[in-house]
Amino acid sequence: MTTKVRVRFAPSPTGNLHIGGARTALFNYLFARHEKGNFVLRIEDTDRARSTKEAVENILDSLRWLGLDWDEGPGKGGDFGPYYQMERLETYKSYAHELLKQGKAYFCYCSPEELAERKKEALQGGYPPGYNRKCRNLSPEERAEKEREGKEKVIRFRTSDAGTTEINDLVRGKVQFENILLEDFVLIRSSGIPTFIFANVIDDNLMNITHIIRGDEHLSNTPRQILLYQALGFSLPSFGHLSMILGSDRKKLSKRTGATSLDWYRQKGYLPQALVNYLSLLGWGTSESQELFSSVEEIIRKFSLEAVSKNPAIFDIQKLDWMNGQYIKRLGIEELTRLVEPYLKEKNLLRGDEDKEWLKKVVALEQERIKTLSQITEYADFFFLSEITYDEKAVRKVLRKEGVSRILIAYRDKLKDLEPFTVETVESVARKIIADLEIKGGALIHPTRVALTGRTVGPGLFELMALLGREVTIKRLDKIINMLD
RNA sequence: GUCCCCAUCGUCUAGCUUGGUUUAGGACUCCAGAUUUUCGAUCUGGUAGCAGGGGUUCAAAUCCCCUUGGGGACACCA
Repeated sequence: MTTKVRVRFAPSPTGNLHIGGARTALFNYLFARHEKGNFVLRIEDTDRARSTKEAVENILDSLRWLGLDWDEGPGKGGDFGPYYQMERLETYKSYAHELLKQGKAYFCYCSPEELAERKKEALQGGYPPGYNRKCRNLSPEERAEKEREGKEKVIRFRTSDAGTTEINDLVRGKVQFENILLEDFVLIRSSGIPTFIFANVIDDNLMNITHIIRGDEHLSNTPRQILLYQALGFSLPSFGHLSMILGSDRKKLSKRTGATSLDWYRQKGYLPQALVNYLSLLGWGTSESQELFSSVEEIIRKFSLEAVSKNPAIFDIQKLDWMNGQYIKRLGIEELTRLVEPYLKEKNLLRGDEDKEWLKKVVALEQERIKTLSQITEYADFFFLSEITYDEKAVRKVLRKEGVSRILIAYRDKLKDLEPFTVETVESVARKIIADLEIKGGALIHPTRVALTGRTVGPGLFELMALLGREVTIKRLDKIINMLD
């Protein structure tokens, strides 16, 4: 019998959830669900200077939006809580004192200023900048002296000079580190709050985490943590380090090279399903290079850590756009309409008393055109505005041409008493005029579109006219006809 | 500077584990054509890649080494 898989996502609430964090969370989630295990959420809020309540809320909210529901953690509870590290301080302390007692850790009285100074000198002198173990072998007298002076102290781990530490990484394979390169790192700060490297190990052990799936930036922390597992007598979990997501400049994703915050994508109107689909393909793929999945369930079914690739991936928003467009097309018109409404309201395009059926038809006309939900406001604004704006170039090239006025007048006159006013009837009237005047279809269609929408691009003219209705259609045609006189 | 990781079209990737079945496959983007009343969508086609150099082997994108390039880590941040 095998033990149940337990994985965790352990964000530090120092900012909103970003793309990289979301990808890490997603892979943990996919792995947990695939293995029928548990997905734990733990908040690592030990950085008191930068952690905020807002960031916690943002992270929880973003994960929910993506549909990455956790089995244990904030808002959920669980048998291994608390799930905020600041509520677990006593636990860390007792383990630290245990290490102290066993001589595997020691008090260090060096001040941050001294340390910084020494590091500067080291760098200038060209030798390793790590901690020089000054307090490692303080005599009881020396220690008593420092204590009397009331010096602040941290607890440091006593690293070994000998041997190598080997990681058998789930995605990278064997990785080795020389122990001598590891400095005596801090376990407990002078404030009594543990550092990430320590709290992380304690919690993962206490929470029975079986697989640690995290970003590549933690690979070099792993040997230190393995040493801790050994010192504490904990059994080792499996590690899997995911390659990073880079910006188009091949550097760590930053605001300069693209949006990093999940909020941005949410506001733009990317669908969570599309984002999940896209993110899952950043560093993972099926042997068929499948692009689109029918559901998260399908991704879960096909997901495996063995298929996770080692090389970093560059975030390509163009592909995301395409994918989001695909997901928008899959949506039922009822749901798309519901999703798009907030965007229209925000731009004051929608008052709220519009006919629901009419609105759905408007949305349907734009469904295959929009790549993000927010684009509805740029593409369909003329349906809602009482005064539309005209694209200058369109007016110049399409409207201000010989004979346009005559054609528009002819069309308007036929439309005035047309009954009923439908896609079919407005088109057949148009076709008749085109035949009578012996002109090309475009000669009527293009100027009419500019007159009605202010633009040269948009949905099919007759569909759009039927939705605009006779009154608005005639009004807008009149306006242009008068202008052309 | 030290340590670690990575390396197939511009991008995401399949192929690499178990060398020959590969004229290196798919997708996004881009270009062309078809369709259409425009844009889009759709369909068809196209451009474009094994970083370089050494080995090993009858045979290397696939195995080994070096170089180069990129990334990450070296905090009382995570």
